[in-house]
Amino acid sequence: MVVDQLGTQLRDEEIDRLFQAFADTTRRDIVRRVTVGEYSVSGLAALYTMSFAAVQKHVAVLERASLVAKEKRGREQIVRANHDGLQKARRLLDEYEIIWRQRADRIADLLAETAPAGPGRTHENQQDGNRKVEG
Amino acid sequence: MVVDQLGTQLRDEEIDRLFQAFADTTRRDIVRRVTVGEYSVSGLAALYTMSFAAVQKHVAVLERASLVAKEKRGREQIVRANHDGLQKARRLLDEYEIIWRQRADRIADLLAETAPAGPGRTHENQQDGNRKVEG
DNA sequence: CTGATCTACAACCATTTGGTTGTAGAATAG
DNA sequence: CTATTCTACAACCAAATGGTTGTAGATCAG
Repeated sequence: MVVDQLGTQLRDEEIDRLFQAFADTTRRDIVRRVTVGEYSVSGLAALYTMSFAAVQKHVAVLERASLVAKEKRGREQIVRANHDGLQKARRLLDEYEIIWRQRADRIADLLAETAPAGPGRTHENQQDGNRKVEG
Repeated sequence: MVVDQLGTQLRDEEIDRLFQAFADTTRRDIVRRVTVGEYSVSGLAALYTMSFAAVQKHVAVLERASLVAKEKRGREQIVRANHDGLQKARRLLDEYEIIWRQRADRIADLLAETAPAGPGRTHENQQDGNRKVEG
């Protein structure tokens, strides 16, 4: 997205990882579990029909997305929720919501104008001349 | 996922698709674009370095996730934002936020108690005997 | 010490994803 | 009518995902 100069790059990948992590029912369930209670990796694995290694991988995905952190305790690894990731995702969706509302306001403004001879269509085509693209 | 009985099934897949759709920078950019302005598929494709077909696929992913809808106009296909999907995603993350806050409250309550001889650790292990999983 | 448990990680496999090119149909422009 | 534009879709490919089994190192129980 627009990678205008710098800085967005890493953040984009970070956001990709965040939403990717949420895009799996098992992982969402794990996040919910470890938010409420305390679970070791094997404690989590016992909850699902899949193998221990599979759950281990899911936890790893959540960890890379900063949604979860592991803490060693004896021979166990305790998985705990990391609220930062969740907040980031929420804030991002909130931004989209804000953009949406701004757009609604703009349209309301247009409709509220004294009908300046123009056609009814919103008429905001592309041809925006934005610098760059990249995703 | 555990698919306890019924009902959650479709919703889970729907949510999977939602977050999956957001887990790509180009797609997030498309959502932002079509929220603000009006774009045909080729109008969008012109913004990115990838091929037309690639952008077409991204739009299709967003469409399956109910984040976007296409409307035929002459030989063009106008892509417009569908706010419902965005709202669903937001509401879901809000639920997680609520769970998190409830947990924080619970812990605050525990700390506020008159120190009932228990150890300092929160001590909420699994062994919860929770009925099923999905909620 | 011995055995059981918890974890990490490698290797493998099937499917999905994100991209490409190419072909073909519909609508518009001249 | 012909040429161009916009779209749809198939076929293909490399890489990532989500799962498996197997092996091996740490830690705890007896």
